Amino acid sequence: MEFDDKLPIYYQIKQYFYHEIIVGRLALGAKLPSVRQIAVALTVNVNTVQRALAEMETEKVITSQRGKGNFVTEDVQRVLKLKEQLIQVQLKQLYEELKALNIGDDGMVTYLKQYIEMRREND
Amino acid sequence: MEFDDKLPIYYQIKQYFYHEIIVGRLALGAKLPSVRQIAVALTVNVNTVQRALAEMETEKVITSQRGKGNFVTEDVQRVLKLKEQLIQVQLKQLYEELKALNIGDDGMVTYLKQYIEMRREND
DNA sequence: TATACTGTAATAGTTAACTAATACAGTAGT
DNA sequence: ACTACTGTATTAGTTAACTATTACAGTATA
Repeated sequence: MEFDDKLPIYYQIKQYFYHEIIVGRLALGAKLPSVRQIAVALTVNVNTVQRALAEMETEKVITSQRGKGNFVTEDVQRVLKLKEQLIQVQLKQLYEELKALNIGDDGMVTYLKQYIEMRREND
Repeated sequence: MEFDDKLPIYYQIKQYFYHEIIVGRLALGAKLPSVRQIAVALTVNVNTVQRALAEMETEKVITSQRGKGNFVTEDVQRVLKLKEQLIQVQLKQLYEELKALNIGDDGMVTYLKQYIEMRREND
């Protein structure tokens, strides 16, 4: 896994698992790999993984059970809400950034369409 | 100015001035406030400002002149290119994030339009 | 009950970003 | 020349994120 050195690793790990959960590669109630397995797989320290999972539990997306493992919540609403949150954050960021560059509402849509088209070609 | 504690301050300062330049509030060839003035205005240390400006000079968006000040480049192309870069970065981020959430090309555009509409209402 | 998994906690050390303070160097107006 | 601006450099100290290591605590299974 590649990390952006401008953002905390624990934060990026959290985001990564959130994606996995939302997309369904980690189903509701599914068991996550052990903290030690994750640490090895991502070549980071156990403590860093722990910090990411701790935040995920605070946000009630996973539940930790000592001796057993970490499990994705069974609450579908929680996951759906999480998905909407992530999307909103991204849209907000794009919107404010482009607005700060004096790009109007129509311009944003046009830019996005152009970008999508450009990606389609380069595949 | 408000800083995102997840990103380095010097980086956010750089981004801030890039916006000011692109939008034209800092014209081509214009003189920036002195590093000490900026530091006071943003309530950060002079060294942090210095680091931001140093990167801006490396990227040839400004030129520093000892004893005189920092000046925006006269090169229009440089600024236009910078603007495109910033836009691309944002579009890429949105695209990859939404793609990671299993949202297709059409979905992205729809989401953005919805978001823009939502912002229009809350103003 | 021993063994091997789990999560969790604590300690110590490293690094990057940032602050604070001081000093130095170039420019300009008096 | 003096003064007051500029940018630049250096040193020292703080903090957050991260690593490394060790230990502890709960669970499951042979």
